[in-house]
Amino acid sequence: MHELDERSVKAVARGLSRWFETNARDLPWRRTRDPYAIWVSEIMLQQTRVETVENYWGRFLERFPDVASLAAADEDAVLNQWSGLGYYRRARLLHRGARHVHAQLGGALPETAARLREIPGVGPYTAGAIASIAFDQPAPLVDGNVARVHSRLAAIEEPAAQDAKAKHHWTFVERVLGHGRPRVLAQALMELGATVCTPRSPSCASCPVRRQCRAHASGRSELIPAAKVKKKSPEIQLDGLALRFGRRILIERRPNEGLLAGLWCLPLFELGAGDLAARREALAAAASEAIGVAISLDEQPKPAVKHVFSHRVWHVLPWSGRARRAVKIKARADGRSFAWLEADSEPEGGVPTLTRKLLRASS
DNA sequence: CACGCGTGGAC
DNA sequence: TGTCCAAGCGT
Repeated sequence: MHELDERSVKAVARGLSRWFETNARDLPWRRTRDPYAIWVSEIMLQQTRVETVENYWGRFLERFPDVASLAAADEDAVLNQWSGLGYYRRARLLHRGARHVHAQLGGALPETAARLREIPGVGPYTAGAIASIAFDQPAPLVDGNVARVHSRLAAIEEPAAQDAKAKHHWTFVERVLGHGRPRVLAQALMELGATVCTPRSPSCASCPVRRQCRAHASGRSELIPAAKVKKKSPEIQLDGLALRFGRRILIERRPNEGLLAGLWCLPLFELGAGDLAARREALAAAASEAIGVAISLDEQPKPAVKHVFSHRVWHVLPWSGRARRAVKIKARADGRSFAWLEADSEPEGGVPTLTRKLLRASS
């Protein structure tokens, strides 16, 4: 493997620019040049599909239209807007980032990748993305799309060298950005990866840079990048409790660390996988102890809810029960706490999809 | 540096 | 069905 020569890089840049003019998708965040709005889009787009982000970006900006409003917001309000989007740490870091920009930088995003990199939640990719897209700076950026596009163009076969962190991708992008408008070229590289140079079944016949592509020349486009070794997610059995008192239902704020950190869920218990009668008895005891109130449980749970995370699978049995009296709510040191949720109302903080599934299953 | 961290869509 | 993943970051 050796790098593309300067003539090829220039041809790639020209081909991408021309192609992007007529083939760019009309995405909402491409209609603004507000660096804050672009920043929000880049955080939302991390590991998340465009179609999903389209459902969140506009509402988020209506609720938090600028750095000042986001910086002034409660973290719970931010998590509430993020509910269902996943990878909730992004929301916390974005919030912290807004406070950083507001307090340290007078509310204006810096224009260089190095300074952007100092903002919480802004890593090497996002710094390059904001600098190039919002400020038209020749700052390189490499995401999964760009790494794949370059790996195919240069016929990079070594798996480690295909990774987005590999230095040669960044060098390549820097060279490309030198041959036109960084704002256009940066987006064009990613757009090509997202719509033409796709992981599976790339549309090489309609690729604007196929004449510069070594993988295409050797018929190896579908073999690059190499398949990753995935390891199996552990699966665990949990018991979830929909505890009601009158028209209210008890929700629990999860610990500050780990999966669904700080989000509102139904109380969950890991009691092993015994038979139903044993689990019912164990749950009644564990829940009474944890919540501090006597509980009467239904005889049977609802059908198990399966929830697949990025790296594990939960099977949750939704039990319904009634509290004999209203429990006193108090926060614990690890951030956990309980709250009574009125029927048909929403928690004020973050609500993961699992919570909605369990509420639906146990209603 | 390998891992933890959500979700829903495509095939 | 399961499998793979999508514009990464922080630790």
